[in-house]
Amino acid sequence: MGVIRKTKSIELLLNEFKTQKTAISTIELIQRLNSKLNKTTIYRVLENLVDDGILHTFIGHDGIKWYAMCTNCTKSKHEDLHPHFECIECGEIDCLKSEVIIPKIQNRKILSSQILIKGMCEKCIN
Amino acid sequence: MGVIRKTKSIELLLNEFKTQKTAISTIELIQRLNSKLNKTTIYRVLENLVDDGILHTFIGHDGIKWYAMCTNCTKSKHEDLHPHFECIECGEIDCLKSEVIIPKIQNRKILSSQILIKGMCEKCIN
DNA sequence: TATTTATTACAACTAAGTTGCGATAATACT
DNA sequence: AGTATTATCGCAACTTAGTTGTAATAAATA
Repeated sequence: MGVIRKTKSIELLLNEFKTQKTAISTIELIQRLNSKLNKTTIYRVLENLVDDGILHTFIGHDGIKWYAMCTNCTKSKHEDLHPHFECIECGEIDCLKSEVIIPKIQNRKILSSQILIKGMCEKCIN
Repeated sequence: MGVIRKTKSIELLLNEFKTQKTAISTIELIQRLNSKLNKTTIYRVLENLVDDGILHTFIGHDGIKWYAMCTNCTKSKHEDLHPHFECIECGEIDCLKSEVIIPKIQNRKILSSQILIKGMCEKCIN
């Protein structure tokens, strides 16, 4: 449905993404904001922000949902089809600028792709 | 821990993957075998078969676990790092032979990747 | 300020997956 | 073959992520 009214919940949630550039999981957000927001609210606001092209969502390696800021999305089109990078050491996930080329496949129509790369991030590699 | 004894449960589960070449989700397997096997057994046997390099597992777009036969894996090394293709029409997921090249990223060490391509499969495109 | 209705909190629920443990059955041993 | 060992299984109870219904609250509008 998207965001219609400016509320404290939206402000609080967006603030988390402004102070942290990497992706944040729903459970992390619920833990951080548990004294201020109900988890149902968090789930619903996140969904609204995705509908508005402000956040994008993807599934981490363990099957839980993550959210991150969009850079070039609009309400009608999500452009954030970039790969995500998950550090096996610190667990942080961030968005990669670099595009991954999906080769065409005979007799199939490719519509989108989810790419999760696992490895060691800059901080943890040393 | 891997498989040590040959049991009816293992036979029943492997039989599902012999008669169907595409991936199967845990919930699908639980539904199919619910009169013959307990869900705990299914979860545990699947895990053992992954440890033995017989099956490989990955997360579908909705965050649930899928399993498919390995082609070139051993107990010590899983080689099945190929992309998976999920049809948005029929929901079927299969393994793709074609490799997707992940470009090197500065200051990061890439260890593995999960690639889920969504689109229309051969059957559903027509 | 009053009215409208989007948004929120709460409780109760669902669905996927896990854990502990006694019972069962595959394999090894004599 | 009969028995002992222990991997495996089934059951119940639990955990965890996420959803639904609804009454109360609070933005936006008139």
